[in-house]
Amino acid sequence: MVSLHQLSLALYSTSRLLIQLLQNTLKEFNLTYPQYVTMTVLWEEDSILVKEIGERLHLDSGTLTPLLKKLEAMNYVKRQRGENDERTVHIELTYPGKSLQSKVQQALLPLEEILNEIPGLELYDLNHSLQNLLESVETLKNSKKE
Amino acid sequence: MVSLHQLSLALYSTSRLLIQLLQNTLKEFNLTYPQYVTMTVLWEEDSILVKEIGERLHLDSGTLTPLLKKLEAMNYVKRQRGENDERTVHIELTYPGKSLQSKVQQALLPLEEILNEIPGLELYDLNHSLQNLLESVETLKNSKKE
DNA sequence: TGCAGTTAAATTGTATAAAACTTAATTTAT
DNA sequence: ATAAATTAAGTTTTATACAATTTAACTGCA
Repeated sequence: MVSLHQLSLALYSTSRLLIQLLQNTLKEFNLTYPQYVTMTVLWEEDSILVKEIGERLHLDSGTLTPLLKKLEAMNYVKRQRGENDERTVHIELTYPGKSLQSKVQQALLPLEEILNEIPGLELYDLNHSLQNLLESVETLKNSKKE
Repeated sequence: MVSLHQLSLALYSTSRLLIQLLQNTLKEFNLTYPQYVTMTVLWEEDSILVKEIGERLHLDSGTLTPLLKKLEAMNYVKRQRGENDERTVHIELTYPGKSLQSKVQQALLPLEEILNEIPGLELYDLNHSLQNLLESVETLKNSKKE
């Protein structure tokens, strides 16, 4: 029997510790974890709206706005208000922002390998379970809104 | 194949969303999630040190000190400096702090049930994998310290 | 058409949490 | 007995999360 409390604490702790581990590496580039994941979204698809980044990461604009301004200050992204729709802000990678990708990936490689060698850990299943739970929680949250 | 990036994002997102869901309920009691887990530790074992709470939750004193002061201000806990060892602070539940337990558990029950009914989600396995990953990450972190 | 109400997107302000650093007390080794 | 190392908690600074606000765009209806 697994309680909500046990599960949430396991998620919370594991998430935080893994992120701390990643941040050890990321700090070479002056990136926090949320900043890094934001960059990964842009590396996958450049020039998207704040809202779209938020959807993919489940972060709201109140978190993203200051984060993106920070990335802009570091000259990794450019923020540009939409021409047709003045409410929106398009985020584009700068050249330094683009070339950061391979450097960061390179730096994370050792960790990547260690992770894959954890005995008895079925990463694929774990990832799958997390996605399943994530979707369920999302659905729950949305249903409560109405 | 699961990348470090995928896994960490799944953990980060799921953790955050589940906690948001919990906080919907917890806010009735004016508790944030970290405050709530701290209380759960005390409900399991009353009168322990800040350091011990930190070990169980993987939180450091920088997070716990202000949090515990908040709980003290709400009259849920009492903080008392150790007599033998002046460096330590013992945390004890107050009567309101103790009686909060059943109320909070009651309020979380509906969520608890919903969670257990998510189809295809093997909570037991998920929890087990998370514990395994958590331990590995912990070991890794400690090995890097030296 | 045009305007009132509604929805959408981002921002700002405030509170909370986390990381890095500091201070103080205790322990250990010599 | 004392200096060095360790341990515990607290402080400071930065980042993130959340709520409330602002501005823009859309919708429907007179």
